[in-house]
Amino acid sequence: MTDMAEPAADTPPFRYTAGLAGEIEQRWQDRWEKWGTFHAPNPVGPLADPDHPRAGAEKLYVLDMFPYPSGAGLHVGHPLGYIGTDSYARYQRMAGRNVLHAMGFDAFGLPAEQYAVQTGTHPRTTTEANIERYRAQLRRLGMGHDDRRSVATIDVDFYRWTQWIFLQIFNSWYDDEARRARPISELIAEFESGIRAVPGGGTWAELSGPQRRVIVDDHRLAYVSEAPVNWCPGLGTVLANEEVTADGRSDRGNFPVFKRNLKQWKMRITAYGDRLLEDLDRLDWPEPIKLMQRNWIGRSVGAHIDFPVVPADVAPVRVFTTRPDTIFGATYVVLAPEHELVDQLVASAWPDGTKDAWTGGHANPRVAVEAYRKAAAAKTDVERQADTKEKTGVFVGAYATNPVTGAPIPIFIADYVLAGYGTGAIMAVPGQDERDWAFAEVFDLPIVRTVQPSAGFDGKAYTGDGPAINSTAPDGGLSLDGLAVTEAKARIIEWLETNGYGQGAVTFRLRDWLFSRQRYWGEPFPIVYDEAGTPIALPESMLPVELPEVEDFSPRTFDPNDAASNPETPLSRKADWVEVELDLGDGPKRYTRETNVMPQWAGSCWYELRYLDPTNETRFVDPDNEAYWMGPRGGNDPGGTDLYVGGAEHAVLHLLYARFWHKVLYDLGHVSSVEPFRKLFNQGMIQAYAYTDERERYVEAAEVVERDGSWFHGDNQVTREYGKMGKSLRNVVTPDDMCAAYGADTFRVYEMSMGPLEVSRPWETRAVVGSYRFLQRVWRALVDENSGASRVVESPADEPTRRLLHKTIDGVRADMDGIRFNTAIAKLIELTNGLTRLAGTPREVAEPLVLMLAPFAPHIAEELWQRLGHDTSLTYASFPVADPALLVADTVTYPVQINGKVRGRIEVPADATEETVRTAALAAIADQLAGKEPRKVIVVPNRMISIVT
RNA sequence: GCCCGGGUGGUGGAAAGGCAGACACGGCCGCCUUAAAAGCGGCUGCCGCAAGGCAUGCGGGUUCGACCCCCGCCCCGGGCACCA
Repeated sequence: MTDMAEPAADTPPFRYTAGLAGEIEQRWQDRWEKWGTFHAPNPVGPLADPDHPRAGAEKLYVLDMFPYPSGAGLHVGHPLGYIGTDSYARYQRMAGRNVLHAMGFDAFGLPAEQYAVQTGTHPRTTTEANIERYRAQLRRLGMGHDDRRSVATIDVDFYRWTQWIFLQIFNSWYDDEARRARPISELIAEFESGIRAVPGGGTWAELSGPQRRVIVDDHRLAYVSEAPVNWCPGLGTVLANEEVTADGRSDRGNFPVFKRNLKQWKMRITAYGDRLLEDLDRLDWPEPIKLMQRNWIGRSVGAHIDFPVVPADVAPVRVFTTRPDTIFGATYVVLAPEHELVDQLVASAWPDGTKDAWTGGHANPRVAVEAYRKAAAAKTDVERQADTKEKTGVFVGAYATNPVTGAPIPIFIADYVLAGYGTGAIMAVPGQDERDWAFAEVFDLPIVRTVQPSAGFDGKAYTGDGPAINSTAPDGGLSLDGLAVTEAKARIIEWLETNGYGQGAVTFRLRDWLFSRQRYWGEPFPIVYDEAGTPIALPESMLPVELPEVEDFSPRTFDPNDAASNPETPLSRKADWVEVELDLGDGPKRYTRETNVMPQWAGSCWYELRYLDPTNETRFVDPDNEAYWMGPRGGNDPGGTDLYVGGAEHAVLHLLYARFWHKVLYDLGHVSSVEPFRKLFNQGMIQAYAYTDERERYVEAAEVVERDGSWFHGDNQVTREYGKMGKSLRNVVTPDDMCAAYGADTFRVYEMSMGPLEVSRPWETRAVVGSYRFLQRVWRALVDENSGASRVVESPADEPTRRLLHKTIDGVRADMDGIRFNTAIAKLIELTNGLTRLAGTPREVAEPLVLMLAPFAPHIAEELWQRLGHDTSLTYASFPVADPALLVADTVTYPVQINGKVRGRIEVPADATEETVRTAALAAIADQLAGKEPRKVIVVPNRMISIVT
């Protein structure tokens, strides 16, 4: 980087250079810190401050998605959103709001742990060092954060409340009638009093303690269950789905991953499916993100239908379908290979009528089912998905009865039916379902159309609407024929309910949330097990459960192909921690601690609440502080942060988990807001070019030059690719580089002026100089570069300059409110460019310009503000307001179009009548009409004149 | 395959249905300088000497007027993917 702005010896002594910028920036960052400039007053508690200039003002909570402090530090892409929120927050402070803007760290997580395993350095050491580095980098950028509110999820004072919230969730259940979570004690009270029927019948008093415990645990919102998870023996841990690659191996280490049933903690997020879906309508979020959440939740309306099976001692097969109207066309039933009824249903010999294709070539159904299950289990998820077109399955040798036709229909198992969705069983209707059609063709099963297809569906399933056909029961008691799909659905559900064959039902694609990890660097669970293995919640008084020190941070690893191995968590080896004697109210007893830790998402589920009251030792957040900063504003407003800015990569997981926790806290009365994030904004990504040489090695991107449309590294031509910034791609540019070369203000202005905040764009270092020149022009407009004297004059501005100023103020305000920072900066540049030809800059322009610049370039603005004679920070100075009288011009210039092309223009007084404008326009283009009479003349007031010939 | 979001100069991007290309980078010319850099000023969509013509992915349509609205394609980016 040889073109960095090194001031030459003959640079004017008072020019705004990177060196001067650095001095100014350091000075103001120190002052802001000393003065506590960005401290936002709370209504109550230690952060209350009645004397603050914004105490009692209208509040605004501006939030960033907090970062994971990685060892690599920040590159220029990371702060884009942070600069955006900081600019917005600074603007809103000047516009009179009490703005809360803070930054924390999502600091538990795998990279620090893996580094610890490799080097023996404690994850806390690494993580804290990284946090310090991030803090220094953010400070260097001039972030106006309230540093008293900075939290990290690894702080014991933070995670004790993460554990506390876990206990709230563990100790509650979802009341489907009330549609909200309630304390588990209320459930027990209802069972005791008989208000609520005890599952399985009988009375509560008749049940033993362990029996009661099973029923209660079945209701908890946090529960332990045996569930299929991604088990990676090579790493010794279970993995989240997103940590598994497309070919079924671990993202880190490339080890095989197996689906295993393991005892894990889960959270009953599915109970909130409906509310998570409905409340999206109350949020000011980008539609694509809402859509992704809707798809993820995947609500399907249909029916549960019970198909009696021929071995009458076996329970009926319950299926879920969205098309109960097509039941007359259900010619077979399919269960997921893992379905629990399969073992009971499977026959010992092939019954009469078994077609060859159904047996898979096996001698009897037991062998066939066994073989098919084995084959299905050996397939990775990806393999299962890869051959979605080739349908496989096997007949179990048993039949079900179609409840409406009374006909026996064969029961199959097939991997196109998923165990985890609906009931894990379907009624197959090949006439109206493409997958069932494909399966029916392979297995030679009957196809009955029950909806009249429109043209073009010969040889294909028809999934559209139309009148029902072939849908009359043999006894004539039920007929759907002629009904449209919607009516047919209603009619059949009524029939099913009347006759005891099923009922209307809603199913979600959303699954309960796997909440435990076999890792060290996470929040310990506040849970112990008694000698019976029952999980017991620790009382609040025993929080926090501190993460113990261990010698070995790594989970036990195994032969990568040893699918039968079992996880051994790092904490489980800490015997003197695991084994514990506690008095939980019934005398001292021995217990065993939970040795899993929480997933990295836990802390990010509620951190925005802790910013509100970071030092509170008695509550996770004081209700008055929460209500002030996040409470609903009436109407349909769900409350939450006023603005949440972050990347779209968190569209589903983080945002859904956080909404879920928040709703539980709301139900239990701990917060007044229904949603955590009222308005969401996805900033774009800063991407970069990377270059590879002929051997496909990356070369230093900064050294590549373009010649005649090709790129060269030295004399070698290289290939350009476009994507992320990364160390291995040798294309990283850091904010530190930019601050050294131009100063933080230039960097901030550049990032905000590159384009709309929500759009991804390529980084281009050589373009940064444009923002630098802009700030230099602003500086030069107010300060003489040679003498350092002020160039501000007290005489009034000339009329055009004054009008330009007020037009700028008006436009900039609108742009700031609309988060259109790029066009706001363009307007400020135009105003500045309009000042350069003046002999001196009038104060009436200089002051508003400096104030409008302050959100983007706060340091230079503070410095100039001080030079303008002010002795306090401009943080709480009023943002300029345009004079409406100066926004209307005296005259208007109209373009005159003939047949859609501009052929002339006229200038008329702003208050001219339409008739005057018309006459003037016709006069102006009379020669071009060549005497022809225009057919039509359209005058658009203040816009243009359109003439049609 | 399905569902979103996009395609505007050499580049990033501006344009309540109303003068397409604001602002910036780059490029060209000039000033300053012994010189270079920095800085400053001018020009810069394409074709054309010019008059003028052509231009917002492609093809239609609505409109006095379309980057913007409608229909059909093409391409790029993202999400989901046997969810019954």
